Amino acid sequence: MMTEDQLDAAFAALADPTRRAIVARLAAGPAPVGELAAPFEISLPAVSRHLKVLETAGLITREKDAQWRRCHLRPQGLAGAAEWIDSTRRFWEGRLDSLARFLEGPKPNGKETTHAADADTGNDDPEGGARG
Amino acid sequence: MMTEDQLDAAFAALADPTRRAIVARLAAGPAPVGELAAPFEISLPAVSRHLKVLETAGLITREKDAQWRRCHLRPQGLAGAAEWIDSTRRFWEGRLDSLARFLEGPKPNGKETTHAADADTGNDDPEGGARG
DNA sequence: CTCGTATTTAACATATCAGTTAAATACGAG
DNA sequence: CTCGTATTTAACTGATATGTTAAATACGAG
Repeated sequence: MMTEDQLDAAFAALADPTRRAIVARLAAGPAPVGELAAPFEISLPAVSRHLKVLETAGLITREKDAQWRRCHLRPQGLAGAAEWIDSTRRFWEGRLDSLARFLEGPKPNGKETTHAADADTGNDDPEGGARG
Repeated sequence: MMTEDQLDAAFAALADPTRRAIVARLAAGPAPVGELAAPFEISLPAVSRHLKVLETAGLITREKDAQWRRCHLRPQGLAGAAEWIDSTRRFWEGRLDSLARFLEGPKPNGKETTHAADADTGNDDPEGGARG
């Protein structure tokens, strides 16, 4: 099980598009820092720091090979983040009583504020329950 | 499909433990702001801001009900983040197939192998990189 | 209108983040 | 040792995030 701090670090690491690109690239196989940095316009020290963040977050490992540092994806790190999301989604889907109520009496109102223009799971929670 | 910006926002939102706790709680059913804030020691305005971050990230919606704002989980938001991670993991696992192929029929290349005897997925990247 | 409750906005302090350039370190080659 | 390549650390800067308190807004009730 992942600690809260590890989740903080993993999600924060994935919140940056450069780091996600690095992770995605590493999913195709290990690579040294210079190769990872090539696609980006930022400086090498900046990439180096991103890698440190990813390593600290447990998303990659670095192996020393002469003057190169070969970076590897660490799938367990991704798994930890994925597991948090999935368990939350499972919890949500487990709310069957809400679904049942929805099927029995579809909501008669329609006042959402921002998003929700595209609800495909039809879970607008018509009655709202589960208090306390 | 989620845009890069949406992924940035979703992961950044999930990087905060207070926000994750709110999301987890909302997975059990909708709740007004005051109720969501109760478990935390931070001020109400701070919670309000967390909710705004979650809403902007597409992870929750807010429905107006008299002077209350009932918050709902928006599972599609979580799904977007989960999908990015899962597709990356799938990509990684797909890579293992090519490793298997490589091990079955190695090419007569005279290249030295660093430490191929290495554990787990011993990745020498037989197919070359996806450069450019 | 005025009051009380629920929630947001404003204004501000502080901490962390991502990027930069310059210098330092690590290592193989000569 | 000295040089060239690969990468990190140091020092600094501007942008962003989080929290606080005080004031503003929204709404139902009298």
